[in-house]
Amino acid sequence: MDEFVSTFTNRLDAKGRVSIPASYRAVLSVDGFDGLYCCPTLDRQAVDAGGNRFRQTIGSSLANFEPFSEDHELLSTTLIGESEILKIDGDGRVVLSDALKAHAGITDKVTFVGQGYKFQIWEPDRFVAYRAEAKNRLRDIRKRLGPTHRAAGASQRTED
Amino acid sequence: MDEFVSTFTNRLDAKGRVSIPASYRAVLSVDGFDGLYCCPTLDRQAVDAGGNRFRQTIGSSLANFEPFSEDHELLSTTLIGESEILKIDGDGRVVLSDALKAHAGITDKVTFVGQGYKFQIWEPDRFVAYRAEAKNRLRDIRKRLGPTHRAAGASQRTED
DNA sequence: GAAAATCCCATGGTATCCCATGAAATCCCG
DNA sequence: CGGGATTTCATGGGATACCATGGGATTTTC
Repeated sequence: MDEFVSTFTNRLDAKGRVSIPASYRAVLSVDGFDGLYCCPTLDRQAVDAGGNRFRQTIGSSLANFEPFSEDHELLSTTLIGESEILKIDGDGRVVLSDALKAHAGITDKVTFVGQGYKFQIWEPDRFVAYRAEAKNRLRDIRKRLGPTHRAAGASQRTED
Repeated sequence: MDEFVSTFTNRLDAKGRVSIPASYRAVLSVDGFDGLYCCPTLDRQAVDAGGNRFRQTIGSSLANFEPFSEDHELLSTTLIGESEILKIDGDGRVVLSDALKAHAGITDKVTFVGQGYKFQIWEPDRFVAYRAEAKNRLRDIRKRLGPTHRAAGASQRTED
């Protein structure tokens, strides 16, 4: 197993802990990152998370900018400054920081959404709404493209 | 852990001491620099700080300029001349010099912002303002760069 | 010799570790 | 093929360690 697949919903306990889905833990362990790298998404109320592989994609997008350039500063303040490395306890749980919970509107339950090299963390209700919206939008795209373009719309994200 | 990640806000005590966030201390210790290298930022009311790696980055970005050129002189005067090396006490605290505090407008609280190879020190209120600005600018950058930076941390296909 | 800087210890709140439990999925052997 | 035994996994709770902060004591500096 080397990709985050499928979605799961787990509960936060009184101390704010959530179990990371077991299959995700397997992915993280082969990835070999100690902890969970979490980054609030820029324009959704969700959190992107993953291990080394995910972290590298962030790092490489920063690498295109000259250190001390204004763009670099802006990017690193948001991408790195807002990120957090959560510790994973012996039972595979993490506690989300207040900042992350606030950003995603999380209170007592979270939904994990597998996205290959990373996964997202959502407040469950917001996620079902988002998924519905995404489906509609996908239909629109389909219509626009029409039946001529066989494999177009979802140009599967090639990885590095 | 080898990068400064996430943000923390700590208080200055009566003697002007602040705790460096524990995770930053871990980074500094593997970096192997005894103390904290601090440099006022050029165009913001903040302070850049870090260890060896940070210092090297300053050096190499200076190397881009012709030695003895006016630009080089100006840069080295500020980048190096205004820098300070703060001592870290046994409990992981530093005291900011008056000059640094004045430059950043710091009185009784500071926010540490992780930026990978370095971190910044801000007056908390100023920082939240700057962060908001940074996010907006980042949205612009994303659009400008477009789909080239596929995996730039967050949601692909941003079209709100 | 006084002010300032440094060291050392105390403390309270929080996060982390470790073990327990129950439910569900898996396995295994008849 | 089936049904009981075992493992996996999410969740809960108590004990412990860590960390930010405060303050006294000792050393340094001019």
